[in-house]
Amino acid sequence: MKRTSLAGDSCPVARALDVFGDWWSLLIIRDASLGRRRFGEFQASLGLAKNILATRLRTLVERGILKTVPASDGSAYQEYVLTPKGHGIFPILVALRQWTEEFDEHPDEIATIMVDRDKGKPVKKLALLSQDGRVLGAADTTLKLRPARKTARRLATA
Amino acid sequence: MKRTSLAGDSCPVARALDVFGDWWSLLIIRDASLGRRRFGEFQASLGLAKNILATRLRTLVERGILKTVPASDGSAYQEYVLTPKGHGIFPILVALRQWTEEFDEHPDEIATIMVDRDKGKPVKKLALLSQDGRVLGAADTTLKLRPARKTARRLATA
DNA sequence: TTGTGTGGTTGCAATATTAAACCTGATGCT
DNA sequence: AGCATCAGGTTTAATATTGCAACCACACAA
Repeated sequence: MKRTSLAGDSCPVARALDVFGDWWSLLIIRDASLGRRRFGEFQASLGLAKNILATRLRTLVERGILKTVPASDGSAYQEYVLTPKGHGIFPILVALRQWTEEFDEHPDEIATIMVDRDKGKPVKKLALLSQDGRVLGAADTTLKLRPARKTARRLATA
Repeated sequence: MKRTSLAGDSCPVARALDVFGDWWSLLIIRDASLGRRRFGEFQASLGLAKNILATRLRTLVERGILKTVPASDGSAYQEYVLTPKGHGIFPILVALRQWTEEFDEHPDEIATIMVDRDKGKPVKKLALLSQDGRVLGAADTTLKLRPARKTARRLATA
């Protein structure tokens, strides 16, 4: 009766959710992408129980989203920072943010807007483009079976 | 000791997760965006317990992501379809998919690729652009406090 | 060396998830 | 119409996860 795992699922959406799709992980990742690094920072910012935070940090490290590094202030403690795999989650955070900005019933309760660092102007909405540059909506896309990977010819003829 | 709610949070990421951030909701939304509409279709596709599916469908309807409509085949049953607010989740699904495509350890287990319906070619990666058209990464962005909403002048002078 | 802050672990109560049995109304068959 | 079956749930009971608080160990500061 364990929580059902999505790890073996063939759907890439499910596979992503299996890695960080629980109630707290994405918020930890959000905090990490805002520069928070220490256990106590996460705990104070998120207000979650310490045991939960401990297990979440552990599994995020196991799964290659975060890694531990020696503390930047020279103390003997450790800090948690995003790996490249973790930084890759950024577009997902942006998409979540933009959905709330567009559809939330109380947009006045949103505290922040995302701006580009250079000009300080709000960023544009994430755009899905076709290879020839058209903007695509959900209805303009389909799923195709992934073409089979090339098998090693070398073995076939050996 | 309830599961802590994120509904009142000022972070738009947290607010989105409060609406569909649990273990099953996004998968239900994914299925809905693939055209599944019936209780039985969702249950067969996701393999989750029927009581869980029932509660998830109920809260997704409450929250304006799905709505119930009379069955398309003329039977007396009802079907669940995405509202505009639900369709707006599409970019999040794309972002999750693309993260798996880029970072998953076993990309050969991914069954499908997203293509544009017209040409059948794979879509491009979601791009975050500044207002002057530069492609932005996480490091090129910051958060700014949302400017206060204009208050009604009418009342101030009345 | 005594105290305090950081980063956890442990134990317990409350809640959520799960599977399976059960129920109800709609549909189909004859 | 009468009966079986199916779709769409609800209920029940076992198990797992969450949340809180108490505890603990080590680092660091005085």
